[in-house]
Amino acid sequence: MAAGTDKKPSRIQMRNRSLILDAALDVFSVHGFRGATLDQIAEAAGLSKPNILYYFSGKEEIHVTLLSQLMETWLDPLVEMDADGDPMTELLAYVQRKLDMSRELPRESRLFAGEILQGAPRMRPHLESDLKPLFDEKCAVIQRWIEVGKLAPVNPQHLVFSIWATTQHYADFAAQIGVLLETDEPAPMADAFLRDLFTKLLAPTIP
Amino acid sequence: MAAGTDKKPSRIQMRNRSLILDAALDVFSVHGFRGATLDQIAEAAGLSKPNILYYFSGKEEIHVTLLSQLMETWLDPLVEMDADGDPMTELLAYVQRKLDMSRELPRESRLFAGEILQGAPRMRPHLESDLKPLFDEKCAVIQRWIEVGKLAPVNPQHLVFSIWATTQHYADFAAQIGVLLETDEPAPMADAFLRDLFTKLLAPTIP
DNA sequence: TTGCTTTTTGACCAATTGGTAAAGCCACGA
DNA sequence: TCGTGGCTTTACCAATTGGTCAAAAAGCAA
Repeated sequence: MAAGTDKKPSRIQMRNRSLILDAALDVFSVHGFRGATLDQIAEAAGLSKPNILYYFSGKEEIHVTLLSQLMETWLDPLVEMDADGDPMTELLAYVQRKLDMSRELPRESRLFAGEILQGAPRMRPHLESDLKPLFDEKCAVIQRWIEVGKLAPVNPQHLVFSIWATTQHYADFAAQIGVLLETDEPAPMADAFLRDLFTKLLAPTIP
Repeated sequence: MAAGTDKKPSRIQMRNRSLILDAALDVFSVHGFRGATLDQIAEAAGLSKPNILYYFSGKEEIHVTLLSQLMETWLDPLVEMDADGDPMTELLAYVQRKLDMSRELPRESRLFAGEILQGAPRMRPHLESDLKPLFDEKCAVIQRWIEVGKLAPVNPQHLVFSIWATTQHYADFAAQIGVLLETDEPAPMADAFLRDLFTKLLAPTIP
């Protein structure tokens, strides 16, 4: 039986599929889709190339699977932002979660960045169907928070962009940061800086 | 005579080399080094592949040439930040220059981002010899501005990171932004937002 | 053990890749 | 007119690439 059919996957299938996906994440996140080779993935996974193709129909399916799985993880911190919570607390917690994710899942961050950098050829549908509605909803929430006077008036869309940019920067540009910072613990520094940055931006002036 | 020797380049050499570099920028900025092919570059340049290799010794030399040229352009806005100017004015002007560059040279921004994303395999020497000293010098300038009370106390290094992240984001993640913003003129919005962001961060509280 | 399915592999393939060699083209000065 | 030197192309190559196939090996239930 081919591994692609929709039977319940065996234990060995589970193990090998996740071995392959983990190896592919290593390779794709560094070289991008075109730059990655099945041989690299096979070697990183400790499996033969035909064996890889026994579990996935081709290079593209591996990449797409990876991106699909990533999308959930990636949106989760924003999903958790609670419209009924305290605005400033919620937004700062969101920043912190994104920052934590940059540190815990740098490969995923780079995979995502690389895909967007290339024009999102394989991810655009996901962006439109999953990210866009969530983005619009949360921007509306932020807008309401502003109108109620709980936040300083800022453009919600560009606020979210700036949160993404500043937090993901620590994963995506790690190579550059590694050259510029001799001290190898930018973690608490970055935390404090970004908290300060967004606190000052968002603190309402008239209480 | 081979085109690589150090004679003064002819008019046709100038033209073809810049044709090639422009085409290569198109291709490398989208696909990265490994994902780009000489055939793509050749077609984009309107030249034959062997003709490309008449002007450059190989794929790698094209890429390296591109990165070297980019480095100057890339550092320029930071070089212009004047230690003797008004701190807030200088920093906001730096942000604006970086933002302008994101809009005028998005391919270069993506080429740079892609190279860093891959661990800066070909650019690390440039980062260490060119960027690092400049970065340290300008961070020291900012630190002095803070100590004189002209700026609020923030970590200069992470301040610079946040400026890079927020400005380059508009070029590097343009595909994502294009999906999320139906209005296709984020330009003035982004300008105003970032000016607000960094003004609030940096305004000294005790005048 | 037997018999069946699932998993793995070695051999192979056509297409693409970066790169080369040599011959041809094209001014342009003598 | 003929060279001569820079420029361009045609033909080609070895290595790598994504992918196939049939057969072997490994599980595993009876």
